[in-house]
Amino acid sequence: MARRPTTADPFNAVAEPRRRQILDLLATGERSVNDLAGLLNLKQPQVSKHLKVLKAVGLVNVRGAGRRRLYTMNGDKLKPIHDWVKRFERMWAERLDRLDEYLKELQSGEDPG
Amino acid sequence: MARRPTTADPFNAVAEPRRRQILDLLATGERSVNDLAGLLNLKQPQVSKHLKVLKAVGLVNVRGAGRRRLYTMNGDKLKPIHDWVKRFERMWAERLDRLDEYLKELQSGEDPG
DNA sequence: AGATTATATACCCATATCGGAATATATCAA
DNA sequence: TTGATATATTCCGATATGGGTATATAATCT
Repeated sequence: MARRPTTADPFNAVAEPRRRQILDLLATGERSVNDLAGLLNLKQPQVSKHLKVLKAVGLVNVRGAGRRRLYTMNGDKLKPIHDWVKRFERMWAERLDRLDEYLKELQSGEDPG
Repeated sequence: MARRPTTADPFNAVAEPRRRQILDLLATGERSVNDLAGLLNLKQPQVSKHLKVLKAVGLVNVRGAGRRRLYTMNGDKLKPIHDWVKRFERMWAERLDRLDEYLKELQSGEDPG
């Protein structure tokens, strides 16, 4: 067998950074394909293809508007990822009081609070 | 270019269901390779290979113990995933009061509370 | 040293990927 | 209809994957 297709589930679809960027933009509202291509400095065919993957796993919806197609985000499909990751939340929350972790936070410039 | 390697980042490493299962088990404590293989009905080489990927992205640590190698989980590396997904949390939380979403919850047998 | 156990690595193969480039489809305008 | 714009699809090529199987390495025991 080979690697699981990107269209298998949101986990695989979202593993591609470009697609996360697209979702980041769609989270703010409806966007057309060329709109996204311009904002992300991508070529139109690649954007169409990424959107096709996102559509396949239900992460986006489309609406025809004249000769354009406006995409919106469907965040619900991210919930399984959230649920899975959340179970490990304590693994980085509980250790904030440990000195080594604290120092790491300081070094990386993050807010330890 | 081809698809981003599984070792590129935790997003890609965790897109594989087997690796999520391995992390689920390691979250409960240290495990040896054969231990994991037995619990997941996988062959030893596949487990070693999955662990290699998880190690490459820092999601697990190893400790030699005699002729065995005990793996532990390092949850910190999941934080970027958590942070990214959490930004969309309102997209499924805010809509719980909408009728269609509510019905979906009921149909899927989930707790709408 | 030789035997046994635990784990890692190497090799093969079918499959999917992502970007690039070209082309097809669709919608509108004149 | 012809032309322009917006999007989707097709073909290509380099690359990595994950399972299977066999083999190599490592540590322990007698």
